Amino acid sequence: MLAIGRLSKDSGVKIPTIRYYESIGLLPPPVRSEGNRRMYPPEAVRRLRFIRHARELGFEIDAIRRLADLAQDPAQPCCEADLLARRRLIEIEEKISRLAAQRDELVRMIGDCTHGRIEECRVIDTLDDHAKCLHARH
Amino acid sequence: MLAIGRLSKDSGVKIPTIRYYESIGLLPPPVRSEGNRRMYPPEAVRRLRFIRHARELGFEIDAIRRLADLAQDPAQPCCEADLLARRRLIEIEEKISRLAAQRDELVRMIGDCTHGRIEECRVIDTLDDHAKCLHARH
DNA sequence: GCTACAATCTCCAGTCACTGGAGAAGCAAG
DNA sequence: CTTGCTTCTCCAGTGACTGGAGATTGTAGC
Repeated sequence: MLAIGRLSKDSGVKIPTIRYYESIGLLPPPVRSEGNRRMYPPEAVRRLRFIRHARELGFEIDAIRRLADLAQDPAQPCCEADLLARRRLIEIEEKISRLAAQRDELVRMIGDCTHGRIEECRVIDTLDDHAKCLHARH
Repeated sequence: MLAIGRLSKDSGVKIPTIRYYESIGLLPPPVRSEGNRRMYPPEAVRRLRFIRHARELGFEIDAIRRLADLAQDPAQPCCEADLLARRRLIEIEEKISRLAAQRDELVRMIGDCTHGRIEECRVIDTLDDHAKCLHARH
């Protein structure tokens, strides 16, 4: 049985975050010691690492809840996990293309900047008039 | 003088958002009509469009506050605006590379997936064991 | 046993940039 | 004068934490 500090170190998840995950039902409430401290079984480390890894890939808590449930049940078909992953992938690709459009626009603004006064500043000027900007998705 | 609904339509910023911008001091409080309605001068449209455009490029409110102040004062040097834009550009590039790493990882997970049972699911399996994943920044 | 000090507890407020609902009041047209 | 639209203020919720206050509990050394 591990105390929360130990679990935190072993899993790489901060203590308040572990308590938060418990409060939203993502991590099952552990047993308590006599003095009311949370005492975790060793499997908790794995569960938390799973969660952390999924968070690092940008999955939302709800998706992770599903993914973690599926991981518990090895006989289930894997199509739902697959779907969740594909959905996340699409999200990522949309985000990247939005960011790429922003980047292109900023590069153009900065590149054009004459480093003089505001009145001739391309950065301010472009912000001021959307028409002066590539109508890219941003 | 424009009522808030008109300003909202002309600027493309929602009514509650306009009120929010006023509450945080990003948009100066307009005069009020006898019946306590906000009445905006025509310049408000431009200011709000400026803000909206900057938000679309992902600038934070604090940065926009500075940018909008600079735009008011055309005699100022443009280096600060330039710096703010460069900073945002760096942020974007970091975000893109983080997302690209996530994307690569997900593509690998999904591609490997045999579409069978969870026990052999590469998606779940990879989440379960970080060591099985490219140690890319994600 | 006593004293530090570390670890943990609960509760609550704050982050960021909105968003939307409730309930009241004002305003224009028919 | 009524109907319906717009606007008003206030407040709570979003997602996923994060951190502080103040109280307890546990542990190590003396």
